[in-house]
Order: sequence, then C-alpha cells, then structure tokens
Amino acid sequence: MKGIRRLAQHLDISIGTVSRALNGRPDVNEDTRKRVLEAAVELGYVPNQSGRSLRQGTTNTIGLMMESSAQTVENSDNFFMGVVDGAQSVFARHQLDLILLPCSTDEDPNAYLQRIVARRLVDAMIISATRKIDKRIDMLEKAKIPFIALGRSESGHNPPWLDLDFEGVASRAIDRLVGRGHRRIAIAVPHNEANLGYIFLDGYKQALARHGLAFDPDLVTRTSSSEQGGYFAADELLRSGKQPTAILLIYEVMAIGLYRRLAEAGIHAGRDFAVIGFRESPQSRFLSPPLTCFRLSLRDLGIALAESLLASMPSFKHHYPQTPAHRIWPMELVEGESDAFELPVKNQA
Amino acid sequence: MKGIRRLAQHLDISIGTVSRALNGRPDVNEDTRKRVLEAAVELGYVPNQSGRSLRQGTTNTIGLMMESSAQTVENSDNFFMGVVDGAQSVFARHQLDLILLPCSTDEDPNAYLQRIVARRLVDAMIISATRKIDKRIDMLEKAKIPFIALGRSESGHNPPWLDLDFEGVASRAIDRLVGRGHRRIAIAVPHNEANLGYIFLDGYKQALARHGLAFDPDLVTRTSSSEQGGYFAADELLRSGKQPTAILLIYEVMAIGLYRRLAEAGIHAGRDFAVIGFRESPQSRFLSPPLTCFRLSLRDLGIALAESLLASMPSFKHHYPQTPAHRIWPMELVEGESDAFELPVKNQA
DNA sequence: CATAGTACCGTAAACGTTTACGGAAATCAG
DNA sequence: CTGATTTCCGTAAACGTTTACGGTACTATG
Repeated sequence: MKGIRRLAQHLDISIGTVSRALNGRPDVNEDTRKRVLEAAVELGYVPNQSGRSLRQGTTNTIGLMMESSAQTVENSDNFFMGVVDGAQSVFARHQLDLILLPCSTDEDPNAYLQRIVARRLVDAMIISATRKIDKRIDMLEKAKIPFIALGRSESGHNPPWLDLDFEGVASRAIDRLVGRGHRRIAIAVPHNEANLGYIFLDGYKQALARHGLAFDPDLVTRTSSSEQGGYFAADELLRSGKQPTAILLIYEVMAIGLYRRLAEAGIHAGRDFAVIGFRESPQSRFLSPPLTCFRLSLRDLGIALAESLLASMPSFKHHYPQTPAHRIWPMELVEGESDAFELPVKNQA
Repeated sequence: MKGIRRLAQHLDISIGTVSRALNGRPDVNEDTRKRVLEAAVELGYVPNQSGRSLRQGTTNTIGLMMESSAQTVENSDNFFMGVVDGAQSVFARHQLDLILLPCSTDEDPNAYLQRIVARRLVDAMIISATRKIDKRIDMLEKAKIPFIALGRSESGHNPPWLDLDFEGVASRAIDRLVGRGHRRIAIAVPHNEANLGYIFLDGYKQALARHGLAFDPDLVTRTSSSEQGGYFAADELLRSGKQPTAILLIYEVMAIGLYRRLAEAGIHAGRDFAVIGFRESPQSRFLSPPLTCFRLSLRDLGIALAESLLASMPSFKHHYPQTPAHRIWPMELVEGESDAFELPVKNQA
C-alpha cells in the first residue's frame, strides 16, 4: 500500500477525506484535518505530482525557457539567477515551482518549446531572448498557455512582455556624452538578430538626431557579448579611421576587452575616450576606470514578471491587479569614471 | 475526444495499437506504425506526460539542482550553462529532458529537494555545491533516486561524485610560485562553509610543506566570490603587514577587485605581485595583466556527469560503462602574465 | 487438410490523485 | 417530536497513458 491510500489506512479514514484535508477543502472537520496533516509529515507523504496533474490538468509548475545559444550563454552571468530569485518569491506564495528549461545549442528553440508545451510539463511559461518575429509566441497563443516574454516582440496578438529600457538608456547616454563635447560616438550592438540590438540602435539614432548629429554607419560595430567582443570592437573602430571619442556598449562585459585594446593603442579610457555600459554588473565599479552604466533590480524585475504572469492566469488573476500588457523597465544611471571628463575642443571636429 | 483516443479514432484503430506504434513496440505492423506516426505529426499529438508518468512511474526528466544562494548566484557566470549544454547532449539521446531546479535564497535546500523528490518530478538528480556533510545525499539515498554530485562529499554511503581538481591546482600553483622565488604566498578561500574551500586549502598546505615552507594562517583570507571579495582580500592582506608577494584565488572574478586594490596601493600585479586564479573565465585573457589560471571543458564535464548518472540508472546502465564512483576532473594550466616574473631576491626574506 | 505457430490488434486494468455525489449523523427550528 | 438543515465523510468515477492478456486471421509445416 502506497501513497494516499497508505496514509488513509494508517488513519483509518477514507482517501477522499485525506485528500480534502490536505487540499484545504472546507468540508472536513478541523480535528481530522489536523490529524491528517500530522500523519502526513510523520509518514513523509507528499502527493504524487503525476497523479494530481492528470486529475487536475495542472502541474503547479512554471517554466522559464532560456537558450544556451545566442546571447545567453555568453552573457548570462547572474542575470537569470537574479530574476529567477525574484520570480520564485512570488510563485512560492501559490505553491508553484519555477523550473528553468535550458534549450540546448543543438536544438531548435521552437521545436523545444513545442515539445515542452505538448507534454504539458508546465502551466505557464516565461520566455526570454524574444525575437522581433518569434514563432514561440504564436505557438503559445495557439496552445492557450499563459505566458509572458522577457523582451518585446511583434509576433502574435499583442502578447504581454516586459523589457529593459534600451531606448531610454541609449538616449540618456548620448545626452550625457554630447553634453561633454563628444560628437563622434560609436555604439556596439549584437552581431546576431537579437531584438535588443535594433532597439538600442534606434534610441541611439533618435538621440543623435535630437542633437543634430548625423548617423554614421561606420560607428556601429557588431560584436559578441563577451570580453573578446569588446576587444574586437575597439580594434575595428581604431582601424576605421573615424576616430570616435566615445562608445556605448550594449553588453557591459565588453568593457574589459575594450579597455585592454584601447590601452594597447595608448588610449586611456576615462581620460581620452569615454565609455558607457548598458547594465551595471558586479564588476563595474572595480574596473579601472569604474564603468558608467545603468542599474536595475533583477529581483524586482523577476517579481514583476511573475506577477504579470499570474495576473493572466485564470486561477490566480483574482489575486493580482491587471498590469499593462507591455512594460518598459526603468534603469537608473550609475556614474562611474569612464566618461567623467570634458572632451577638449580640438577633438570635437 | 482528446489525446490518444482522438488519434485512434481518426485512424480507426485502437488506442493500444497507437500507443504501441508510438513507443516502438515490436508487435505492430510497420505500415500501421507509419500511418500512426504520420497522423501524430499531422494532428500534433504528443503524449501527455502526466499520463505516462503515472502509468510508468517515470518522468523522463532529470533535475539539476542549483542554489541561488551561496556561491552560485555570485559566481555562476556561464559555469552552469556550459555544463548543462554538455549534459543535455547526452540526455537527448534517450529522450530525457534536463530541467534546472533553482532553490531560492528563501528556502532551505534540503526541504526544497525533499519536495521535488517526493513530488516525483524527476527520475534522477544532479546536485551541485555539495557540502562536506550534505543531508541531501542521505535523503536521495533513502528515496532511492539515482543521483550524482558535482562536488565531493562525505555524507551517505560512498555517493558518486565528480569534482574539480582543487588540490592539483593549488599544488601546481604553489610549485610555480615557489619556483619563481615566492615565499609568502597568500590564498583566498570562500568565507562560507563550502567544501571546496577546505580542499583548496589542503592542497595549498601540502604543497607548502613539500617545499619546506611554514603555513601562516594570516595569509589565508576568506572572501566572497565576487569582484568585491577580491578587493577586500587585497585590502586585508595589505593591512596585515605580512607582505605576501603572491596570491592564489579560488574565484577568478576576484582578480578584478584585487588588481584594483593593489593598483591603489601602487602595486603592479604581474610585476611586483603574482596572482594565479583557479578557473579560466572568458575575461581572464583580457585583464591587465592576463590572469594565469587553469582551464577545463565545461561541456565535457557536463557530458561526464550525465554519463555517470545514466550508468547508475537501471533503465540505461546497459548503454554506459560503469564509471568510477569518484572522479577528479583534471585542469590544464593557462599561462597568463599575472605571475610571469622572477621575484627579486631581496623580497624573498 | 489439420495443426502449430506467428503476426497483429483490441480490451481492459492499472497508475495516484481529486472531486461530484450521496448519505448518515448531528444540529437546529418550530 | 418532526422536519429541515448542516456538517462531515465514504464511494466511485475520471484524468491519459501503457501494457498484460487473449483472440483472430494468416502462414508454415507435416
């Protein structure tokens, strides 16, 4: 005898009552409930998830899909862990477990998600690294699985998403640099088709236009999100002959490689050349010079994601206010020393 | 009509045959099998996992537990993703899905794992950040869940594990430093009770002894695995008055903060002071100076983990040779410039 | 042609839960 | 005291699969 039957037998009670007691149903005597609860911990009984899922059609599990390919693997340092921790604190309130679903580099992300969804492993999904056109969104809509995207997209019918404020950051960074005399400002964006690249670039272009500066494609460098990417970005710009005096980095890890390449050319970041990173990372303040960048609370971001998702799930929506379908997450400037100088007028040509 | 019944009806065939066809059973006509397979993709049928699990008592899912607290969150950059990618490539061969189970900072790791196991979410587990005494191991043994630990432990009955070569690295690093004239070599280990700290320290002590050098507790600094940890470690050593001339870092991210603090004191890493890191990270070669450290293939590590685990699972063991219960993963020296100098004799006092 | 064997397929039970339904005992209203 | 209501609990069906078992039609064997 196993499972709930064992517990029922041990208490000399029916399995129905045991189940009701454990699930907090009202129609069970409080004394019996207490007995059941105690016996459950005593015998170490926890309901088998397959049984519950089969009966209820629900798994009490939320999935967060992450792609090991693309940006993620190179750039994931702590990002996901921070978000996950925040999200979990919300899900835990409803006995929901968050599991991370890593799509391996060998597998097609769409096929992967399709499989997960069809197997009904999860009740709802958080997807990340969303693309401008993302088939995963169409699929999730079709399968009627509640979901939220971390990263905006144009697929589907107005899907809910939450995204970082790429435009805002690019815009403010440009304002800052222009204010200090810079005119030829480079920008580093991902070399793949990642959505954030376009958005970041848009913010950059618009800010330039606002200041009456021309957009020069030669000042756009496409790189991988790694230290090496930063190294090559600097290398490319140095060779280009365009002589930029500043750069915006979409991935802050690039700063290390960039600093290095500049140093090799005798250029001193923070004195001869300004650098602004996108997101603050633990290392930002320990670089030489400390990197000017933008801060956000990953934990709060995770909480917001989780709450938005729950607000769209029939069983939980009454707990949460309806949130706007799209949210741009604000980021706060952290002043470092990597851009803390006025550009001499002779260089402003 | 849904699920397998729908498919059966559509084909005018019994559900038993459909199931057999899909599961590759021998007693089904090859023509029917083909028809079933085709109809399955046409109707987009994928067996409901709860149904299968309930019937078979197996979930086709392997869990990898990671703790967001402790080392992980601060130090996880790419480490897990690399391992996961390797492990997945093995599991995929057997239609097993690997899911990541993040234990939140708010929850007790033992209770968390207990719950996951009792719910029968997974067929087997990989646990990480193993402690010297780790109750998770006793629990998994008791629950008879196949598992392997990433990190050695003394709990349980000779549990299978795989671990990095902390002793070997410490030992080789000391040899190198001593060979270049260093006598007062500091070491940075985690400030928490993490197992790896003791092991790393042991290797360090033994190597010192081998060279006839005394162990000085003042040269041991306990830090967090972060840039900030490196900064404070350097700070502490500078204040101690012990004047070490070299340091071994268990977490390579510390190098950034350490370099910075040294620079603030007018000390030039790689010229006046030698630094050796434990594991190579993407940034190692872009630091100034590039960090001498030790390399391993995360992907291969993941593959080894997965294969060892499968070798211990009844349903798969015939595919895999029995591996030794314990394995120390070798690491290969990567020469940087952070220790590339001979210590002047006057400093060797 | 009779028999044995084989190839294929349908039926139904089982996995561990939850929950609709109905019933017994207790309580309440009059 | 009777009838109505409430409180609590047991019974059994249902969720979607897999698989043991048995049966039918065909093939091979003598």
